[in-house]
Amino acid sequence: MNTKEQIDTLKNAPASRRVILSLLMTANQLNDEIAEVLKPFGLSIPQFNVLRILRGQKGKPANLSTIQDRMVSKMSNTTRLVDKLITKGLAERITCEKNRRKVEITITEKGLELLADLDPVIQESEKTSTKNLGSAEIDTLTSLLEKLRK
Amino acid sequence: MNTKEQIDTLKNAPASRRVILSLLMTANQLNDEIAEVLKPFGLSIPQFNVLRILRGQKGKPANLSTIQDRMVSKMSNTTRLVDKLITKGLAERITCEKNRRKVEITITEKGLELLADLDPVIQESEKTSTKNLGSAEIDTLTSLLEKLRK
DNA sequence: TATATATATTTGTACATACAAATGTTGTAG
DNA sequence: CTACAACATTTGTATGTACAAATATATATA
Repeated sequence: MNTKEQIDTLKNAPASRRVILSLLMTANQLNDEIAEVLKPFGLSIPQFNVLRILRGQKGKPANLSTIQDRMVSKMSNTTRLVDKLITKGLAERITCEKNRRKVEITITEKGLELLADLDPVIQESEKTSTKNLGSAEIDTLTSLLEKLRK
Repeated sequence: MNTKEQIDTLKNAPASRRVILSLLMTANQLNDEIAEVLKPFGLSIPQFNVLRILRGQKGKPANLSTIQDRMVSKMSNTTRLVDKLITKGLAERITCEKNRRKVEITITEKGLELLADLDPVIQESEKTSTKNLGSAEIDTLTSLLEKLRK
C-alpha cells in the first residue's frame, strides 16, 4: 500500500470518506501484523479466533452456530474452518447424542497448549501495534469506534 | 457477529486488545455495508477499488504494479482481479509497446458509466455509516487512526 | 555478443469468504 | 403416523487472499 498516494487522495475527500478509508487502512495494517505473528504457529486469523472461542467455553462444548455468533468477523463456512483445526489435532468434533442435528466441538489439550504459547506473543504484538497512542487516546479511540458502530 | 458477547469479552481485556478488537469489528461492519451497496451493481470491493484507481489515472493507462500500490488493501493477485473487470467489459488490457514486460490497463466507457452511477450511492452510504459521529468527532477519529498507523 | 540480473506479470496451490442449495434431524399439525 | 415446517450442518461454486514458483522481457556487465 502506497501510503503517500492514499493520503493525497484522502486530503480532498469528504470527512466521512476520509475516516472510513483511514479506518479500513488501519484495520488492514493490524490484520497483517496479527497474521505475521500467527504465521510461525501455522494458524490463520480465523483459525486462531475459533480456537480462542473454544477455549472460552471452558470445557463446555460449542456447536457451529455458537462459534459463528462469537466470531469477530463473519464466517460463512465454519464447517471447513473447524475441519482444518481437527486435521491439525487442535479441536475435536462429536455429534451430539441428544440432538443429532448439532455437533459438539471442543478444543484439545494440544490446542490449549498452542494458545498458551501464543498468548504472550499476541499480547506483546497488541502493545506494539498501539504504541503510538497514549492510554487516554486509546480510550477515546475505543469509544469513538463504539459510537460509530452503533 | 454477536455484539453482546464481543463487548463482554472486551470489558475485561487490556486497553490495547480492546481498541484493536473494536477497530476490527468496526472495519468489518463498514466493509459489509459497502459490499451491500456494491452488490446490485455486480462488483466486489476490490473490483470497485481497482476501477476507481483506473478512473483516477484520467486516461493515462496503469500497469499492474501501480494498481497494487494504490489499493487500500493488499492485493496478492492483481492479474486475476483485472481479468474479472475485463470479462465484464469494464476495463481493457494492452501490452505496452515500449516495455513488453508491462501491461497497460485502462477503464472503458462502460466502466466510467458504472462508477458514475455508483458515486452518489457510495457517498450516501458513507454518510449513513458515519451518521452517529459529529464532524469534530470524525476529525478526532481520523487523526487518532492516522497516529496509530504511523 | 553471451550471460547474468533485475523487472513485471502470470500461474499454481492452499486457504478463506459469500452465498445458495442440499442433506439430515427434530418437532408438530392434521 | 405421515407430511411438513424449522433447524443445524454440510456441500458446491465463484471469488478473493497469500505466497511461491514460473515465465517473459529488458538492462547491465564481462
